[in-house]
Order: sequence, then C-alpha cells, then structure tokens
Amino acid sequence: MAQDLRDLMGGPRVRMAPSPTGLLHVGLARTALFNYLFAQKEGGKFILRIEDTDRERSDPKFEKDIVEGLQWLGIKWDEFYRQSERIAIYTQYLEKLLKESKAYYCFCSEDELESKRQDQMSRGEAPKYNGKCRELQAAEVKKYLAENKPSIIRFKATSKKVMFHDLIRGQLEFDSSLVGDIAIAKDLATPLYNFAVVVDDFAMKITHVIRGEDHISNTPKQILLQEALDFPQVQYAHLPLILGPDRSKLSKRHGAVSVADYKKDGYLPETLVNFMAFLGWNPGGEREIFNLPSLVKEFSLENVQKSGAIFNLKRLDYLNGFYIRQKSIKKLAELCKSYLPEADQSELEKIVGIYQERLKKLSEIKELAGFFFQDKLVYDKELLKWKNMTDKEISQSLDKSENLLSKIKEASWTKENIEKVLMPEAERVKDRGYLLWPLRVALTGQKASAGPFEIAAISGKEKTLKRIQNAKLKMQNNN
RNA sequence: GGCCUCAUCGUCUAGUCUGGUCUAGGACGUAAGGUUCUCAUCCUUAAAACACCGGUUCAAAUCCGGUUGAGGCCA
Repeated sequence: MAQDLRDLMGGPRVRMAPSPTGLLHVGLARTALFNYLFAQKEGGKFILRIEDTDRERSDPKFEKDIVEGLQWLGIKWDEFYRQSERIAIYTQYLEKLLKESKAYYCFCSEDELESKRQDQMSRGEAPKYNGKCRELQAAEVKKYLAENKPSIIRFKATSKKVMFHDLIRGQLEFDSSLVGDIAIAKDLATPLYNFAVVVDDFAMKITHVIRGEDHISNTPKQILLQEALDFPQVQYAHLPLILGPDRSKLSKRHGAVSVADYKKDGYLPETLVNFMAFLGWNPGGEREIFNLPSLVKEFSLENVQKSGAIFNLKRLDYLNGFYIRQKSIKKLAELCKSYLPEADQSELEKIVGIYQERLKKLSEIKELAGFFFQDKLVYDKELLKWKNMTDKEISQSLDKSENLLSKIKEASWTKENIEKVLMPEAERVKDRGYLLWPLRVALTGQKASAGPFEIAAISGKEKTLKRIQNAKLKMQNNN
C-alpha cells in the first residue's frame, strides 16, 4: 500500500550501493548504468549509497574513485548517502529487533563456528548457525555483555518458504530454514551488510533493487529481515554477471577491470557506456550504437538477458575506434593532449587528423605519432626496402624524392603540393611503392603509418629533407 | 558439499512469453577479395549456432520433462 503511494508520488527509486573497498570496476559501473537508465526511463530517482560500515576495509580514496568514475561516465545520481553517517538509524532498528526478541546476542567464538561449519559440510548439510545462543537467558546475556565477552547480533530467521518475483527471472523460491540465524551486526553501532541494506532501502524509500545475480542468495535473507521489521517488500531485478573469457565472474585476474584503467588507456566514456549497456541487454533492433540519452529511451528490464555475458575486449576496441572517428579534430586533439605532451595545439590537431581513423585507444597516439618528436629515428636499414629493391635502387629512390621535394618552396609546403610533385614520378613506375615506401619509412621509421605526403607536410620541409638525407646515409654506411 | 541460476554462430545478441513467415537475422572477431606504397578506414563475399535425449503437436529454437554442461552464493 505504502509502495503504491510512493510510486504515485515520484516514480521508482533505485540505488547503487557500493562498498568503497576497491576501485570502481566495470561490473559495478554496469549495475549503476542499468539503475540509472531505469530511473531515467521511468521518471524516477537514482541514489548512490556508499556502504562504508566496514571500517577496516573501507577507504575514502575508493569512494572518490567510484564517484569520479560514475561522473566521468555521465551517470548522475539524485541523492547521495554514506552509511557511516547513518549509524543512529541502524542502532534504533537493532534495538527494536532485540527488544522484540527477533534478534539476540550471540557469544559463540569464531573457532567454535568454524568447526561446526566444517562438521555440517562434511555431513552434506547446508552450513548455517545452529542457534546455540538463541535461548540464552536475559541475565546471562547481561553478564556476558558486562564482561565484554566478544559477541555479535543475530537475527532469528523463521523457517518458511520465501518467495519473490524477480523482474528478470520470474518467480523465485527459497527455503529459509537453510539460511540459519544470520549475523546482522557486530554490535549496536556496527551493522552488517544484509541488515544495513534492508534498513536503508526502506529509509530511502527504494522501490526497485537492481543488482548483480551474485546477490540472488542474499535476497531471501533480506526479505526475512524486511518482514521482521514490518517493511514493505521491494521489487527485485537480478542482472546477469559480466564474465571473463573463462566464463567465471569478471575479476582482476582477467586483467584490467576498473573504469579508471580503461580511462587511462584511452577508452572514451561513450564507448564504455554503449558497450556495458549491451552486456546482458539488447533493444531488439539491429542498431548497436547508442549514447546515454538514446539508451534511456530504449531501456527496459524486459530486454535484459538471463545468462552471463563475456567481456569482449575486441568489441570494446572496435566501438572505441568508432567513437574516436566520430570526434571532431579539435575535440580529439584535446583528448590526446596528455598522451603527446610535446605537441602544441596546432601540431596536435594536424597529427590527430591523420591518425584518427587508425586509433583504437587514445593512448596509441603515442606509439603512432611519437616519431614526429624524435630527434633521430631509429630503424633498421632493411625497412627502407620495398619488395626486392637493391640498395642502389633505394638510394636512387630517396634521391629522387629529395630532389623533387627540395624544389618546393617553403611557403607552398602543403600536402597537396607535395603530392602534386611526387605522384607523377611515383606513377612512372608500375608500382608506386618504389618511390613512396622508402620515402615514408625515411620519414617515420615505421613499417605502418599514415601516408608520406601528409607526414611530410606536418614535419615541414627542413625536417623532411633531413630525414631523407639520414636515410641515404644509412644506406651508405650500411647500418 | 548444500542452495540457487543459466543454456542460439568463437563472442555480444535478435527470434522464445503470443509454436508455422527461421533454408535462424545483425554486430565484433576470423578468412577471401576490392580501394591502397604500408597500416588503418571504407566496400563486397564467405565460413560459423538453436547443448543432448524424450514428450506434446499437422508443425518446436519457441511448450513440457529429464540429462549434461556452465556459473553464482554460502567459508
């Protein structure tokens, strides 16, 4: 009932709830993206909640990374919370459960629990807490607490069938007797994951929980908690996992997984957004290029896949190349600046102009165009050879280029003029490569590059002629 | 080990709910060709999949049952 009212009042409310214990990885970013798309599409709100109650493992630097990563991707949130600032709320509900005897203090030691667990596993049973401290007398509890005996707070899980409707998977059913009495807090001021989630989802009026499939088994626990606290049940949607090439959950051992890594490598945010959206989702048509606003338009949980999706780097590269090609020269130059700090603005724009269609990642500009800024090119003499040219022919070819080019006036040193002068000569032989290949290698030192005319134009007359001379020297000195 | 989930080209997927129009479509990747000094871009073409078994039906990728396989959670 309260739920319906909320829906009426402001559309769905969804959240992403990362714990700041690591960099923002693509799985998390994709969950955020789906939540964001859903909220936008349905006219709801997207909430970012930092789950930092685990003091030892949480670190503000990770929170910063998560926040910056999402901003970079263009995923905006409407509200922001930090669990560490909400302790009083959890304490209040913890006390309530304790008072109503729906939760109790447990004084079992780690070792004790571990051996029980082993026991149960070896007998083929589900490992769960045996409820030893459930029936402790109030006086006893008081005494242990006064003695500072180590304890945690457990929730009395009722044995029943827990059912819920998953928006992606349909009706799901669990036997809660297999769960046992779950730990919900280390103490009154330190709530544990499942409990804090339930309290916050209620307090923040969350209507839909959209999260990874790895949380399916947490769901019945959270539902039990909701019931005990008299909270309405939220809607669930469990997203398929992002997988590594070996089909296991994508993790660090598969290589780069953090959004920051991809950013550093020169992937564009629009690439990542487009790519991540299509991991486990598809709008149905044949269009595959979508920006954030158009994704919002098309998005629907109904089109979310049930099975895991492998993170395909090749496809990511292709998409990134595509988006790089869409950029204006000016914008692209700006993006490449940090990878090629030696270049000034106008140089950079020219360079980026000829390498735009060759870039898969921004960082590659360094490898591709670094030669422009080297004093002396280092390459093997053999590289100057096109097909079966002799050393003599190579020298002659370079001579020819040098002669023709030196005739061009400094002021008319443009790509068009260079081409006009060289092309007729190149076409006199059956294969243009005899003139153009040695020239291009002399100018770049690379076996693959942009065309010689464009490179000569950017390099300038002086540098161009000098590099041709250096190549000739190489031929003479045989090195 | 227990519980849970999933299953269409190598990969992401369309089609599955509402069986026939599916000789299963698209994209990445791969291969061949064209453009080209090289690389890249662009264009053309090709190879490439309904996990298996059984059932329902005139008809099944599509519905049902099972098997197998893969994954997730629990420590």
